[in-house]
Amino acid sequence: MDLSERKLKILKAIIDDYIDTGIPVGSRTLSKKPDLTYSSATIRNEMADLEELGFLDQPHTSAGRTPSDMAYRLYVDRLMHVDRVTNDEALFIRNYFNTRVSEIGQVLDAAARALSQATNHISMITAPQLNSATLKRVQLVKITDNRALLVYVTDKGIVKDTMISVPSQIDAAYMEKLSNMITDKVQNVSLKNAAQIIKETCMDALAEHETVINEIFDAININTEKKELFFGGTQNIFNYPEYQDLSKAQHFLNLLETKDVLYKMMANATDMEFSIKIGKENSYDDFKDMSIVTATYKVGGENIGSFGVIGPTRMDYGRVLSVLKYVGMSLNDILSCFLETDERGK
Amino acid sequence: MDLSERKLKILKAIIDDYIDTGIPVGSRTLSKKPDLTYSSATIRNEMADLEELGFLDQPHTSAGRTPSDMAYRLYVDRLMHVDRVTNDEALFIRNYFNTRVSEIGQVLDAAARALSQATNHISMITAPQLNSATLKRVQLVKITDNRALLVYVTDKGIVKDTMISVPSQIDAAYMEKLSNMITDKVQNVSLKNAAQIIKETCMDALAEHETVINEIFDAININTEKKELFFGGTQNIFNYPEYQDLSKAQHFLNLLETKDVLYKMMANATDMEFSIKIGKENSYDDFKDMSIVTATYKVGGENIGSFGVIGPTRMDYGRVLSVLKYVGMSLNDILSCFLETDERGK
DNA sequence: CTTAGCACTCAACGGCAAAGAGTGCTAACA
DNA sequence: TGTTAGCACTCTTTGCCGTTGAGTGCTAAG
Repeated sequence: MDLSERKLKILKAIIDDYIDTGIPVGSRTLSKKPDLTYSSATIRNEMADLEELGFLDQPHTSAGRTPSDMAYRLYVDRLMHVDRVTNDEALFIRNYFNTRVSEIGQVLDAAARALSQATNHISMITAPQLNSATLKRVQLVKITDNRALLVYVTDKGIVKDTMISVPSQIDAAYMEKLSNMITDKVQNVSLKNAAQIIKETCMDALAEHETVINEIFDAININTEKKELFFGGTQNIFNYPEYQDLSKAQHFLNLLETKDVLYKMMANATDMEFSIKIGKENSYDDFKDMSIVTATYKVGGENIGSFGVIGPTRMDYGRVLSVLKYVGMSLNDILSCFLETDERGK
Repeated sequence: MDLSERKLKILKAIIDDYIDTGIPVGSRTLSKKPDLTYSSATIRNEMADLEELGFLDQPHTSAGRTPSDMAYRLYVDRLMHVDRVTNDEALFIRNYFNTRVSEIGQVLDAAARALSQATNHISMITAPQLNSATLKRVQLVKITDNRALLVYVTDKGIVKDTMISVPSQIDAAYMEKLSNMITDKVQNVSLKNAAQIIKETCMDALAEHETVINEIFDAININTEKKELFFGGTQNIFNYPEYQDLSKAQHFLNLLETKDVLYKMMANATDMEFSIKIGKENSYDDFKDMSIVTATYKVGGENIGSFGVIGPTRMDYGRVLSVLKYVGMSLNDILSCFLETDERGK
């Protein structure tokens, strides 16, 4: 079922035009394009064929054609070309990352904003998944009589901290000792298991500090399980003519609020570098006329999170991919700095 | 210029109805209300008077009347009654705060969500303003060879931390010493001045660690100056029939994006417990048909930030105020826990 | 195989009349 | 003198209908 050269050319022209304008494209419009030298009648015949093959839809008899999900799939796989971002754009994106970064959350935030600004779509990004990360160090810092800051560092260079409460009789020196003991037990243990191990092995040795151990256990446990998904540029929904209908727009925003589904979709796509889900290819009905394009970011050579955009199937896939690539590069660069300083130290 | 009992009664009925439905209210509708026993003609006469006095507007001749800003002002000052939140609502709001709180940002986030959920408006909340807070302690924690966590605690019990980079030759012990030295210098100094003092006095004593001191200076400086304003429930914009017009809605959301103006308005209102700005009472033209209701929250008896909602002038002020009160209470309760543990320790 | 021509379809647009909600005014009434 | 019923008037909203125009499918000629 291979399409003729001409059919492909016409199909590409239709998709390009539709991505651009958002209005169904007719044969006359096409015949006027300089690189399509055929008459409108010829094009009409081809279009009829393409519709029969399932690549085009027709909203109603006297309207032009719109590309189907199948057409976009073909387009993404074979027709489009992903251009590199221009220098201006690269600069524009880099700018978002140029703030002082001390914390991974800030980096993700910047990435989300850069993405949505550069693509005019709604961007999404997941917090690093730490289950597979291993602990390098656990440190308790006495803050006040009853409170301490629990700091832990993973092999991916990611630092997390949480306040916990502690009995006032524990002094700074003892806390240092405690930190070292715990670090000893859980070094190089994955975060997923660390909480458990802390509870099991430390409980015996440090039975008198049950409450503190419990607090630490809770803190690490909660942080590991937290599934965070950030959005950027949700106002961009107003750019989609397909969401002129307010109730539809509202429904969609409510969908975003319940992040579970999207989180799953993002998490599922972590094995490959890029993932493009077009329209009904999304397993969830609610997104059957949206496309979701995602990529992964890594720290220390391992994928630990994903980011991407969600928008109408009529999406400039070429552009989105090129932006995604560039943002991914920038992201990896910056996150590797979190590690780099350690590597150097080794 | 005091209105008769009857005029007030009618005006209140009009406002109540308009807040409820959002459509201009006519004399017939009013005459049907059980507590208004007058005929529609009588009411019409009174309405004509009220319009002349400036309390009512008429979109066009054959439409009902809508309350003016003046009417809402009167309503807020004299007519409405602020009921306490119901038990159900109280529970609903409390629920938002029931998560494990280890960080002040999480509390603010919860407050914003509770507010917007309970009022159906867009909520805003400013991060604590730390300029007046004084430092209690500065602590450096070595994380890796080249990185350290800078932790500082204020008298308001607020803990902030930032990653900074440090030369690898500084070891943990020395860092402890450094922490104590800096704490000595800046204890009880306001955050605003602390950065400067660190730079000036520490530079002499610790000249060999210029880069570290600089990093600390930067970190504290940046955090103090950061003016953060969080929003919640921006989707609620779809609930406002007055924003049916997409371009208006978009314009409004863009206004929110540029947070400066709103931040100023919030900051200006920190002296009193509650502030209600109706329509043109807002000094900025862009908000001339919005109302902004704010309250302040405190830590240790001092106002350190404000929160509130923004919505169309047609807003259920009574409800909003009662919710604001309750959220404020909850907020103060929880934030005081941040201090409480210290107080007890004293 | 391509293309010019033609009849046909159907959403979009604009004008128009009817409907309905609300008003102001007047006159009657308590 | 204040209240109310009645009525003419205004003005938006709604639905209808014919026109327009973009686009199609089909046929026949090149």
